[in-house]
Amino acid sequence: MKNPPFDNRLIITHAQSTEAADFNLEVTMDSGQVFGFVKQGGAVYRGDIGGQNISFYRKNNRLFWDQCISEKTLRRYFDLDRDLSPVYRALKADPKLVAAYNSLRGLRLIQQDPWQGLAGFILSSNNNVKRIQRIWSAMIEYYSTKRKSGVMGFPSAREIADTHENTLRQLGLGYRAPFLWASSVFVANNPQCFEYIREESYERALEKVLCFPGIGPKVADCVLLYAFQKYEAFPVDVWILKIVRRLYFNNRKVSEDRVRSFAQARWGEHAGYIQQYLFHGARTGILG
DNA sequence: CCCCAGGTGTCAG
DNA sequence: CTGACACATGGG
Repeated sequence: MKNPPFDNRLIITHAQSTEAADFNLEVTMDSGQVFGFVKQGGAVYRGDIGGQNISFYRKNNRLFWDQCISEKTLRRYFDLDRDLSPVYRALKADPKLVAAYNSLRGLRLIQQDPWQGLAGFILSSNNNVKRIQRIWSAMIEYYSTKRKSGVMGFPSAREIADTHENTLRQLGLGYRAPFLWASSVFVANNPQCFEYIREESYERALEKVLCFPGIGPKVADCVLLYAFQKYEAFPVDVWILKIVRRLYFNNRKVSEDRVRSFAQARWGEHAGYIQQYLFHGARTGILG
């Protein structure tokens, strides 16, 4: 069992803090959105935001972190300035979802780095969160030691493109190695492609993301939701398929496409947020 | 040996 | 459009 690539320093020095009342950090970090954070002792998390190593925790309705990152960056990363009352209204209006509101209130969608989101969810296909996190850590460890700066952080598209596909296999990616490697080459050679995706509509952005190797409809929706803030996106994985079938289709057999259209018609621009509550609710058994 | 995990690519009807 | 199967790897 390998150690996490970050040290086990528990004390945050020169901590900054910001108001974070309607925010459940624990649930947000544990809801399968990001794979690069290590939970240290207590409720302190350590990882990488905006290319900076950072530790943070939440206490007394405030979010505390060490000195490397601006308040603005952090509030943006955790989507802290979003008014969640429309989402809450939708949850409370549906008897089948009230339990998710009661247990998960404060769960927010993280606005993660485009490349890291793309890479993370290529890794996620037919995989489990534990192993995704292990692969993520192994990649940080391997590529960081190759850096002259020695900074610990997830490799850029360029750094991966400059290595061989077999490097990724040795880090445990399995059959996803050629997918991630080819994607890294494309991103490294087309650094502007993320701007296009960000500025386009959900539908057009979806077409673009689907062109990446190893990215199908489900992963594409994850990328659009978590890395590009396309809140109509509604990723349908095995958990979502199961819970939506049970709650809204009387357990009838339904395709992923139908589930997605159903959700987008029902929740519109909040479908992505509702999906996160559904996903975590289904995984933890809160929704029955 | 089996099945499953935040699925995708491919090929057959 | 839907259905089957292979694909790496680790855990139960």
